[in-house]
Amino acid sequence: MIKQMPKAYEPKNIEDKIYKRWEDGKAFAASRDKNKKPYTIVIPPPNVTGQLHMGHAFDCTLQDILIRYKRMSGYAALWVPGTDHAALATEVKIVEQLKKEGTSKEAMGREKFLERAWEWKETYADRIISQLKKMGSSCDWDRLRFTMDEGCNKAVKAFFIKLYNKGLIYRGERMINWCTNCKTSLSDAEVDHEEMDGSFWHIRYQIKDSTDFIEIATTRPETMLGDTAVAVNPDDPRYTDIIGKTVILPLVNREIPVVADDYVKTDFGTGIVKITPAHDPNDFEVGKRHNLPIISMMNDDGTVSSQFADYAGMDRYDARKKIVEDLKAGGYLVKIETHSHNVGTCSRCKSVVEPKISTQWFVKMKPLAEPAIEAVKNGDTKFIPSRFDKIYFHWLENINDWCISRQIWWGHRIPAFYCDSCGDIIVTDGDSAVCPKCGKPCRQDEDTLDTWFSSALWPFSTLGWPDKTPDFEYFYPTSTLVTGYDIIFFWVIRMIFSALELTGEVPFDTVLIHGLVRDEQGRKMSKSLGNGIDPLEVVEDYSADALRYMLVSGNGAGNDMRFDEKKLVSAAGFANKLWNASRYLLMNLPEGFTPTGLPENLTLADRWVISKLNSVTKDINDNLDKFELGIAATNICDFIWDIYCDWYIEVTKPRLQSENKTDVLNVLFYCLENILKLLHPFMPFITEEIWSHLHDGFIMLESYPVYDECRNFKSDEEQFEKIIEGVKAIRAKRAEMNIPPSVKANLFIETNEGQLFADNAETLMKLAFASSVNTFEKFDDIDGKVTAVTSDAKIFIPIGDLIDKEKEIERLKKELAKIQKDIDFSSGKLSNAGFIAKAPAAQVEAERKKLSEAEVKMSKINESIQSLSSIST
RNA sequence: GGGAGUUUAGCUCAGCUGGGAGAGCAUCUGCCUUACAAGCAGAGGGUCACAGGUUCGAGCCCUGUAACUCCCACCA
Repeated sequence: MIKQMPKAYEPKNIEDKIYKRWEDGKAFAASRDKNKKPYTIVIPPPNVTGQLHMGHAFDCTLQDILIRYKRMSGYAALWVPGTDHAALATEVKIVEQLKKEGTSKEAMGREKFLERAWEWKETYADRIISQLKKMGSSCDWDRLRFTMDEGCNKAVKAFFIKLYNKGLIYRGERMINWCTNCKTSLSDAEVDHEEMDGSFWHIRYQIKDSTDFIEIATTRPETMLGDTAVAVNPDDPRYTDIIGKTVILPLVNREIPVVADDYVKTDFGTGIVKITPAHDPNDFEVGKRHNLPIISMMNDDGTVSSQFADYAGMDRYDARKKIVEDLKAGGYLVKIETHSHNVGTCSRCKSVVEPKISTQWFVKMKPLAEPAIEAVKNGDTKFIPSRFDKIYFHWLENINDWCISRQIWWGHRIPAFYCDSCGDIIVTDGDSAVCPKCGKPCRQDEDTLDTWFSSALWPFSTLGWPDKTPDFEYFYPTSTLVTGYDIIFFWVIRMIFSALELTGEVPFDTVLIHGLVRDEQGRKMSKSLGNGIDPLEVVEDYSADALRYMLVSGNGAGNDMRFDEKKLVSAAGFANKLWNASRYLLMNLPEGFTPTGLPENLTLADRWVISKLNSVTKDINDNLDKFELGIAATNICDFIWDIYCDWYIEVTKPRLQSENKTDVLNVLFYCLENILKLLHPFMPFITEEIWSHLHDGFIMLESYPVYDECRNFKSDEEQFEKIIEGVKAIRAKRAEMNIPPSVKANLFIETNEGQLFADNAETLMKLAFASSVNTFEKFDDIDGKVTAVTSDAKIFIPIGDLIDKEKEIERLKKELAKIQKDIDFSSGKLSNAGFIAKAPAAQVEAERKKLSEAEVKMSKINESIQSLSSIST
């Protein structure tokens, strides 16, 4: 039943109401329909560390556009929602909160801490979900998941056990990144490198049984406590004589050897390097090659270990100061240079990361990386845009083993148990284990897994894996993954290799990469800058539709975009335009109007708009299929605004005044229905709301329009465009002369298309402010008239005294010059033998047509100039 | 040290496989033409960073240069 629309659109009330209708109507539910093809997206699960930011809004807008498009296009479209426990990130937040409350996780104990963490999770997950809903996300909420829910836990254990049994997960003592603040190990990907201003301390070590000294340079003097050698390059002539000698480490008086190793660069520093195998990855390697002892000088919290009495318990930076002072006092400090260098920092708490030897769990990456590289090389998974291939390959080709154990509590506990009697390791999915050798109960590993260990499984753990559930069978592999380029390393790569290992298939065929949303000055939005813009506030101020439209329009895949308030204003303006255009049609519908589809008898303008709609429908589908969402959004906006509103509605106004207006109402109705459907994925709320005034049922479950050859009226399009050209020419003339629309004029049109112009006289009268339309094959009485020329017509407008003859001639001459340029260009091209010979025939033909049209136009203008000149004033 | 991206109208950015440079905002002019003044009509404004090259034809492809941005990397 058709219902009239209120004058103003109020998104604030309507959006929530619409969303509730969708939910109540189960409109987002995906069903496993054998007659449909599945289309699946799993959401990049937002961290439960806080609320959604503009980046999430961007991400979920793109996903929602795709899923709505596919759903309307007849796919069984499933969008799986969920959230991520974000192990360390969340734990850091909770620890901060506890600190404010004057307590700590240690004081609380593991169990209580985890209770607290779950409370936190509930709060933030709920908040995130309601934010996703505000954005209009059409997720299947019955399939809502969490990375630490029962199913994901099961998948994590299955993954761990499988890789362990294959020897791809191992426990070992290795050099890892250690955060002294979070007191946990970190993977390489969790370490940020920052350029920092530091110093280069030059220190003398005395050669044993000699008065000679050698000079080393270091950026971390405190680590000298753990030195077990110094190294020089074997080919460095300066130092060949000291290789094999012993030097005495100042302050600790340890005797350490001078070793020769290629690792040492001769042209950097002093050419002599202190070797601290326990605190530097390179030194660790050197140590291994030369069988050096490993002496750790630091505790887990970054304080100096107890064996160094003078510094024991001091923070590493305090110890640095004291050691430098002591070196100076002892005459060992040669000089201090300023030196800026890269320092690793914890991506969560920003404190400086220390390389450290530690026993941790690792995933052996090489065997997993190879198939993952292959899968992208052979096109099983495609990145859009494809330039991200390189980042992907580079990272996988240079990958180190992945440290997966974390010394934190919030996360999946490592499913490994130790027998304290015989030292056996038992890996099992059970909650406890008994040693198979000695029968004693075992102790579970205290550590938890890296958060990415569980998110790596997200595309299939959310569909039921490791069980072969019906959902897994039907919806897996998923179709498109939408994510920012900033998490390719963390996440996308890990999903691909773990999917290949566990399911034997790639987890998705396409990865649509988007950029960051920056602030209006182009800066990254961040907490510390305080320049973040809350998407919910934008929704409140403008509407979710406007925000979505702003985010998607005018942005190419993979590029960063700038948040722009002005773009929001115009997006909201577009919504308003659509609202009014729709309301206008409804206002004109007679009581009890029932749409009957396109009528038998179509006018030229009808066929023009139908054909235009048909071709824009094709463009939009094509662009959506190519993931050119921004271009598709522009396509539909341009059609609605320029074609439908500015031309077609205006053209039909006179017909709406007439008695027999059923046909035109049906055409307008048809266009509106299609417009709403085409726009729906981009602006779901307003289109659904308008639809509710036209029909029962949801537009979101209607079929997406597709191109139909039967609605392609190319020649009618061209005919009508001749009228448009005429209207534009007349308007331009009148505007130049400042003639208000209220002053109507008789038109005298000299043309070979007399019938066409006569038939469309109504349009000319309405849009070109004509009082009458008169057509002639030849028109001579041009005295006191201004001329508007198109490629098919010479239009004379009598404007009496308003027209200045000399000025008009000048104007025509200007126009002539323009056309002359066109003619020169075209004829130049056509007289180019190369062009004729090598350009496609259609191109040449088009050029010929252009030239002849321009020539006709020129002769018409010339005639006008002559006639005008001959008139005596 | 390696790699990537960007450079187009005053501003923010589109421009898909090479065929006469586009949008929004801003500016100027005129209009309250009975959906919308958050609107309509018209206008101005660009050696597409620079230099070469390929081509009948280059914003687009190739080479180089410059500026800005980002990512990766264990020079102590």
